[in-house]
Amino acid sequence: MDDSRPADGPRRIKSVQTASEILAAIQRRPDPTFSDVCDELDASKGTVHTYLATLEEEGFVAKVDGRYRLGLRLVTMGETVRNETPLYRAGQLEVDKLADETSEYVHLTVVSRGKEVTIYESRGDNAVATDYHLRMREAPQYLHCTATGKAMLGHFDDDRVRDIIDDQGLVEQTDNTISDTDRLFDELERIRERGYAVNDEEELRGMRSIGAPIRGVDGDVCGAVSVTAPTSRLSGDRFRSEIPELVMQAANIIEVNLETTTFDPSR
Amino acid sequence: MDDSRPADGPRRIKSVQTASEILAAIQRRPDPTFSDVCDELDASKGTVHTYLATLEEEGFVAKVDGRYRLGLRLVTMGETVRNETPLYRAGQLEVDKLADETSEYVHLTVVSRGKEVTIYESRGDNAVATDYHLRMREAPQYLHCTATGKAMLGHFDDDRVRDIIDDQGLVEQTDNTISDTDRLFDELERIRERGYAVNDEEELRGMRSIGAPIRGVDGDVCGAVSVTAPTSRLSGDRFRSEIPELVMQAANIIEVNLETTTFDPSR
DNA sequence: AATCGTGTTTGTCTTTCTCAAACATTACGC
DNA sequence: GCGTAATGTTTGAGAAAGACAAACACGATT
Repeated sequence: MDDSRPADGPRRIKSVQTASEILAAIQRRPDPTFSDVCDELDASKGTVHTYLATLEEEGFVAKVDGRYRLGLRLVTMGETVRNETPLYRAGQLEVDKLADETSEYVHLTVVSRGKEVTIYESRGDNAVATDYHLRMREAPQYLHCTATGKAMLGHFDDDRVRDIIDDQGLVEQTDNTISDTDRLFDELERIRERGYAVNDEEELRGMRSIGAPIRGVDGDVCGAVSVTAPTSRLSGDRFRSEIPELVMQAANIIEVNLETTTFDPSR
Repeated sequence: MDDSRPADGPRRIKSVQTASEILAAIQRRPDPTFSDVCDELDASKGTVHTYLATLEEEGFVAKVDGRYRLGLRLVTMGETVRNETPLYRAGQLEVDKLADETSEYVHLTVVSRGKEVTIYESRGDNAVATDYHLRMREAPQYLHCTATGKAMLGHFDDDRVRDIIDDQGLVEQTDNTISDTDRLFDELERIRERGYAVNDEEELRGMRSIGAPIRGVDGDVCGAVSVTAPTSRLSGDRFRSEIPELVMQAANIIEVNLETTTFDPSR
């Protein structure tokens, strides 16, 4: 009856959770004013004020003429994360090369907490949907409707896939999105067989992608690479063999780089 | 006598400061274990543990086989910061173009809290010192010894420059670094006159750069762009006119983009 | 088998958050 | 130009949460 007790679980720092919510609120809103931020949180004005002052002092938030933004410290820290991801160092050049060869968008992604994050992107000369891709990188994306995501899911154990589906659901981003668990498992089977994944307007209408998984030194999938293009430019042979071939080659080369590159623990 | 009182100033959330310190500690150390993190903080093990668990849950920290890293949420948030910096959207293509034309490293930077942060970097085909530039982007850099930094300082008022010098000092990164206030002011005068700044091995031995300021719609400097190359490739006419010309052109075009592009507040 | 190192959990005291309300400051209407 | 509203900032004091230390678990190492 009395549910207002300590409610024991593992302990957390509530203030850190609150700060995290505030950052999320600022990220969500375009250019929030102080009261905009207050509206999104349920905490008193005074409290929010103290948090914002602290976050600003620490560089996580910046105030530009009366409005709040995320601070540049997030840029430098994000850079550190990328640089310390072996996949980034192993794959960057290859991704650039692939973008050059195809003239389209190329993405290098990793999985984190049931979604995927783009660790590096290269824009070929003809790449389209710049704005979409810009925004897309601001948040982790679903795995079930992208070529990279499906390529990676295809090489996880079924249990892990099931957990992800349970957590994230199979949100229909377009009419083509696979939103049925059984159909998704069939699709993953096919992906394993042929070695690459196809996203046929499942994420965004009018856009197709081809993605291939990248296995790390331990043999587990540690990321994926993909080429994305408008359907009109990604059809026929190019869709069925040329681009898949190039993507798988790139994935393969990145795997080799991963195995042969030493990532110095030196300062 | 009793100095251990509240010591009033503006209020801050201590837990957020602590969390920030923990993130800084993880960023500093290569791949810290739990006790590595404890060593860098003065807080009890139990406390640090609760913080790390919270930060991990929020995605700011990730635990990879027993060692801590900064989490991928920092990547997505950093991406948001870049995308919401008008200079990035206005300058990205131009920076790529300049890297193509020169085949060297090109940087687009902004000032924040007395230092500069690289908001975008493009690597030309011959660009050298990749590792240095990778690491450099992980932390804000001094303004007094880079071409971009000096280009921007040249267009701040003297008071602002003096404040920055007081805060940051004129650290000697190489033998060529300008570490004397008067000499720096003379240099800034020259920079204003000719419209671009030169970094002649002042940041890193063997490397020169040419940087030009970028003025925003309000007329104030909002960033800078630079080309960086080994001294052997950046001398003679190329150093004295060709590259400066290209850099100033790029800066100019970015300024025009800034004025003409509308940054939609739409979702 | 015992000790040491590393990481996790818990009881308790203390600090610090948080709220609400009062206080500034700027914008707005008339 | 004055009053009113809206927005942001500071403060006092109760309530909640953080911090420490010590105990606990688990492996590795001798």
